[in-house]
Amino acid sequence: MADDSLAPGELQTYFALMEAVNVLQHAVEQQLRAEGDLSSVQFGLLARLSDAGSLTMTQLADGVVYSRSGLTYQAGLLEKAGLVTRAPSPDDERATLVTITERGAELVGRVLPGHVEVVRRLLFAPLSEDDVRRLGEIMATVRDHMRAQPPRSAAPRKRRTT
Amino acid sequence: MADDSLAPGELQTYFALMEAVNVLQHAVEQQLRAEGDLSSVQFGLLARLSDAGSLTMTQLADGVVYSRSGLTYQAGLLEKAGLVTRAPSPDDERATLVTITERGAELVGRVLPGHVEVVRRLLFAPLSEDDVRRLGEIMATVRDHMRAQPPRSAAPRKRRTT
DNA sequence: TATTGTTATACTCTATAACTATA
DNA sequence: TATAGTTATAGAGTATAACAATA
Repeated sequence: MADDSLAPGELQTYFALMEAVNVLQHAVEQQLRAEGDLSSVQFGLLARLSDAGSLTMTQLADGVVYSRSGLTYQAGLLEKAGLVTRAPSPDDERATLVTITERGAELVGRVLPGHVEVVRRLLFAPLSEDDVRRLGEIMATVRDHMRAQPPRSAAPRKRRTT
Repeated sequence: MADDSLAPGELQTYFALMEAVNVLQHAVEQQLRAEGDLSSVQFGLLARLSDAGSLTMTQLADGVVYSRSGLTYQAGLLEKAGLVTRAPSPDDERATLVTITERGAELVGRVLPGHVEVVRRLLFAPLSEDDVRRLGEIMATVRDHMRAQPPRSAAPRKRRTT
């Protein structure tokens, strides 16, 4: 069919989604900058390291739509700030193992409550429990679908042309 | 109560939402750049002008979380590209009236189908009609709530301290 | 040869503050 | 005096391409 228009409901849904998320992202950015002097990208990296302890650059790049050099830049900033360390991986000398420091973990802990407060105030406050559940189901579906999509842009990683 | 943690469901919902939207935004950015040499911000401005014909800078700034200078910069780029014109408003000589050109409108028309295709393929493809409807309702609720919130960051516009 | 990551570089974008002009 | 917009400037972030080192 290759219908090239969205149904009216889809259009409204798309616009509402994008506007709401943009506002939320902006508010979050403000809060992270004010309370932790972090960008949301930096916070995202720290948060993932906070869970994992250590990750290689490649692992860290997964799930973030980044160029490798951009990630190197951000990791450099975090290292300079004493929030992470970088060292060659024992398993694979090519790989750089990024590890969160105590100070980094502490910063995440310090910034997280305010972050959560912003998200709750802006995103969840007007929603019922059922709304939240449903929204979660829907967005998980979308996210999984997107993960399964062949990324048309990002440099194909680990692509065996055989 | 000022509970400073999100319910587990809320956290998952938040992460799924942000990841999905980030991927979508990235894909949209690629498409717009490839097919129209536009950023999503520029496309957003053109799209709104496409509906309205003309808007003042202030009107154009509403709904976009921008500094005025950032908007001036973008409007300058669009004007340089021949997609909009700028002229003093007849109503209020202080105001700049931004008007989309024929070429601008044509560009929007040319880029829109691809834009829509990306959104449908990534966002709507895995959703049922009911999902879309519900998502639209939820996000409209959130958006309206956010609009009603006092913007803690953006310079208060038209603020009478009286 | 393929993969991991860094560096050099150029460019886009955004914000702040100072400024001009009109209401 | 307040509002609309622009300009100058500086800083953050991102991508591309060339490069070094390891597998």
